[in-house]
Amino acid sequence: MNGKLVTKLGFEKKAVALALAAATQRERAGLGREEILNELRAVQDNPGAFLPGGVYADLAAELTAQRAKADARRGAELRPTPLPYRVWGEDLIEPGARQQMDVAMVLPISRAGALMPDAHVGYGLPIGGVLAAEDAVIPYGVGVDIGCSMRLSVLPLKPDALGTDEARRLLLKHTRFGAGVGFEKRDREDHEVLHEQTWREQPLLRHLFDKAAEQIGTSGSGNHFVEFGTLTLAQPDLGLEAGEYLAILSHSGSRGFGAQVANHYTKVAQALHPNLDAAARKLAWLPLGTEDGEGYWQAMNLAGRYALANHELIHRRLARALNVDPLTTVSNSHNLAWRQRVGEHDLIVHRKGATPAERGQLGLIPGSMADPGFVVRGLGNPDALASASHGAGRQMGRKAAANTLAKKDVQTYLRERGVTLIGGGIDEAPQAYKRIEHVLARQRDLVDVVAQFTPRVVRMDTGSEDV
DNA sequence: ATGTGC
Repeated sequence: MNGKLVTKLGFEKKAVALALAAATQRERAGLGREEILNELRAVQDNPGAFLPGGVYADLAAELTAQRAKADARRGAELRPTPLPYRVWGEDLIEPGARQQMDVAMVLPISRAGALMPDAHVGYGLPIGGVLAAEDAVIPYGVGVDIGCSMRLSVLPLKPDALGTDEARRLLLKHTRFGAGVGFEKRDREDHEVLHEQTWREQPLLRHLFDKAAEQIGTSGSGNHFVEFGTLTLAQPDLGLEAGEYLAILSHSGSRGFGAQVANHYTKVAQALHPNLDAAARKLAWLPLGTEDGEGYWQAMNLAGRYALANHELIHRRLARALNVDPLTTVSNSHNLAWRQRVGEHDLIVHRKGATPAERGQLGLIPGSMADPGFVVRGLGNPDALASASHGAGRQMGRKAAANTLAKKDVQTYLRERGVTLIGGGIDEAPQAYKRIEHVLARQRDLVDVVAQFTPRVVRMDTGSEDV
């Protein structure tokens, strides 16, 4: 046996030496050249069968590794040009967000996408980005705050039934804000999501359970809020008569638990695609049907349910303190991936800061700490992959807001609208956001407005610089 | 967004 014959069979690099070593052993065992070449061909055809042991085990391992690498390279090949996608409210969207969406649309797994009118630059996929992929899920297509969501409770009370001071007292007593913040042990509440079997099905989830149990019912930081306000229904809907109601609106996510799931699986995804072009590196994906892909899918959905449970506990505490049961509730996740029919295909639709808006589906689109939010009903527009904006969207980054906006102007803005703010930072100033009326006007073919929520007493985390 | 590390 010689190297030439082995190379001719198609072995490369380290596999040549390993094939020769194995062939030498077989010659010593008395096999002829043709028999050995046939054995080598068999290893080539199905290296997996030779992995468990024997003369060809090392060769089989090397071939398997070489093929995995080649697959990763092939899978990482980007399209020469982005797939086409529709943009809503192009005049409201900075070029950087378009560029990020263009990168998403050259991924080999991408099939369709859309950009919502509140879009702005994010990490990986832009905020306001919707991306449909085939048989794969992108951790940063969902984002760090997996399951970030909205919830509205409409209470059987007139708006003036709750005074400002009492509203402040209730928010201070029953909500918790801040990075790393949990509920004190004696105030911790239980929720069925904490009893799911899922927590025991992955070491990562087992590890994160205690943190999740400690933080359930809390709100975190950044743009998260809990507020009392007035829900105005111009006509009967949501099973309610037209009129004004006291209501609770919250924006919250999956806290430290979801963040750690996101960070863990992003690292896994990037390790799976070592040759992915630098521009697309943050959009590294996990193939579904693999242990990693299914692991993320399971953890992501648990984080989604956990985030909704956070809202439920927040609303339950406040409604109990007021001694009422909500007349109705509306909620939706806006950072998550769903299995969804897109044309002829079953795809994975990522919404990173986008409201699901299937025909008839209710959703919540907040404005800002001092601007109205809206209950909307989806129109199921297929070009938007049945989505809408998740809010007004930033028109200014956090640093830019802190550098250019004056506290005094934010205070004036709040006073003019009769909004009382607890916490809140200059980086969350209403002026740092696009005008919600403009954003809604750009998506009339995505959602109908059902009702308006006007904030009155708002609690947020204390920002970099308080208002 | 998180709460600590390229």
